[in-house]
Amino acid sequence: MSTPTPEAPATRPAGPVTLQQVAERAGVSSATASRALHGSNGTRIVGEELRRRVLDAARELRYVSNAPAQALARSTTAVVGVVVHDVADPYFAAIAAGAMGVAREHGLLVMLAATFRDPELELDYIARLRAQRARAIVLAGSGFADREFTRRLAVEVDAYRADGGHVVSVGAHGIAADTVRPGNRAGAALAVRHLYELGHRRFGIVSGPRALTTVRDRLDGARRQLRSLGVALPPGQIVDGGFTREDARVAVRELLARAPEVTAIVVLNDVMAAGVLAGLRDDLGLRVPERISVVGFDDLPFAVDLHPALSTVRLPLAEIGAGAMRMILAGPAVEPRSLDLDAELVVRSSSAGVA
Amino acid sequence: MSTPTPEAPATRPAGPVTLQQVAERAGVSSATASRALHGSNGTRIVGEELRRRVLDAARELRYVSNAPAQALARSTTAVVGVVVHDVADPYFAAIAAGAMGVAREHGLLVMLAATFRDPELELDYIARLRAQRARAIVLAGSGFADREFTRRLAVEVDAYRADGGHVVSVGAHGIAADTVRPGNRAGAALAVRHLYELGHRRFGIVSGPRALTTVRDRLDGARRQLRSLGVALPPGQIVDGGFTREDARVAVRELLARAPEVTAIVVLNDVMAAGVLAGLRDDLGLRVPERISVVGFDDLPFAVDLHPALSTVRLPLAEIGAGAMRMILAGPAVEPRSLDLDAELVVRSSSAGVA
DNA sequence: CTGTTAGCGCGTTCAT
DNA sequence: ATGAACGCGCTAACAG
Repeated sequence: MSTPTPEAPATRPAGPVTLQQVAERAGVSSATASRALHGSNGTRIVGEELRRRVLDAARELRYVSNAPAQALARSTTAVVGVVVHDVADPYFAAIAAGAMGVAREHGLLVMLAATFRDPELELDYIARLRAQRARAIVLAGSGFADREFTRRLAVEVDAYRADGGHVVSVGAHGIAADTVRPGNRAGAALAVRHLYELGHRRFGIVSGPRALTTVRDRLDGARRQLRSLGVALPPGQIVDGGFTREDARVAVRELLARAPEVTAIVVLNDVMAAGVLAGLRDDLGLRVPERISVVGFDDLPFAVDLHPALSTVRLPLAEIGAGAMRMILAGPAVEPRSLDLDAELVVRSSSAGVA
Repeated sequence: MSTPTPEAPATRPAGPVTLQQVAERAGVSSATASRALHGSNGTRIVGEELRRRVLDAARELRYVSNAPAQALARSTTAVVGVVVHDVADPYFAAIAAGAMGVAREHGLLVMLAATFRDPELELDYIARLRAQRARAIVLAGSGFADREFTRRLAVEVDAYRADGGHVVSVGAHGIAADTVRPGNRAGAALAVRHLYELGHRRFGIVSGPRALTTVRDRLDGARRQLRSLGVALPPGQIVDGGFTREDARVAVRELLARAPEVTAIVVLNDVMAAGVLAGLRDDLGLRVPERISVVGFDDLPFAVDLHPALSTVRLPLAEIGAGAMRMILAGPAVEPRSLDLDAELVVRSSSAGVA
């Protein structure tokens, strides 16, 4: 016999409904209700009849379990922390999106923390994520090449690990941990070689804050390649673009003022490359690629729409985030693992043979 | 007398340190330890001496409180949920960043959920955030103009509210709630008027999925303005750009095929505008703005770097996110409040007088 | 298969 | 000012 009139809407008690209330409504013990709703491993099977009653009661009461209470009882949660510098930066947005996609597939909730490049904040967030009993933390922001900071980071991370947490870092952070390694060095080398093969011999580099390991790696990759190619790179031809479009726009003027003979510029990320292109075109009136070639880094979505379309080094950003999340799911290993994600050169219109 | 040898590193017990262990080490009761560490309102004062001992013990043990346990005891948390369609989309990234900035200032942690435009997922995330006892939820994704969905959303939101949750929506979601209202209608009208004043009379619109309320609002704003200006807009001159660069690129070809006389195109967001510009330039060989003018929407960071620089309608994205978060902090009100954030026209090089 | 009984770690009365 | 005791909601033994 079907139920013509749906069960009384069950005037919900004020405040959150508890398992206990669901159990009462179903006429069973809270233990049974718990088993029916979450069917834990060992003691799972609940009689067909009771199970149905519990499920019905839960639905009628619009019950959702109290996650904090579950966390306390099970001493584990379904949340993972993802720490980035800034979500508004498309580089981090892409990584975060990749991580969140995988997290969703596995029922994990993500707490996203933005440090705005403040090391203190990074430390603070790790502690808070630890307090939240986040199952794992993805350190997606660039590492800082600062001895003292690295030491403190290690302390914080160790404490988190001692509590059973799992940390995965994107790029080197100076700590032993599972790591997703973007091909920063090799990528920069790719950019240099590309320009070299086009005939360029006078290079300039628009860099970012040297304190960031990402910057150091890219810079290092470019330098090594240049050296092995026998091309000189005077210190004056490396300028700091501050990792922002505006600073880079100014920086490129400085670069050209110091070394007007430069015909090729490697910019350490696409955001700065946009500024460099603007500076070259609108401030300096130098044509790209006729007078000067430019190669960026990251291949952010807008790179293809820059003017001219930006030749750049592509990094599988979403895959980096997804890979980090998968390492989390794989559980911690005895030996720190690492996943290398290679960079790839994307040639568009901002690079061409030297005149 | 300073302590030459730092206190014994206090071999930490395995697993997370508890308040109890801190208390023992300090030789006090857990109640005192709790008070010393969190100094709750009423019963706050703890003797100077004991307070110091507790703080020291906590530091030595690297204690951090168990947030889930605190949540259970206090029945409140410091986490807020933010639901967006996709973090990788710069529009949402900007809103999320704005919200996160304010959250940080107030010690709130944010759980970010991406629905990838799947209504079911949105419902699901609300339930999970409710289970997490998130203090508030910001519905930042666009609403869906679907009766049945809206009903289910209301049910979910009501349940969350019944549990004491606070929801703030960005744009209309068909539910009564505190709302941050971006000037979508007025913004679209601004774009139209701008083009009209430049002499354009034959308009085309590259729209997005009509199911999204954001799209509907913008479209509606443009249409109304056109009508009040006495300009006709045949249905065929509105094409769906799918909210992506690629789809929009194809869509603009379709538009021009159907209505070659069009001289002005309003694109409902900047991502699509990038595709439109590419399509016009590379596929159709039509010069912008000489042959045809284009105005976008949102003023995403890359708009200025498009070719030509995109005239667009600026929305204070970060402010939208920040505003939503502030409404949360202000606590729930009896009457739903709303915050209007106006759009502003930004004229650059993609729009000009009709030939 | 189901109910009873203990905690999980913390905040909070209520005494002292 | 401090401690003892209880409860938050749920899971996990342990019986039966």
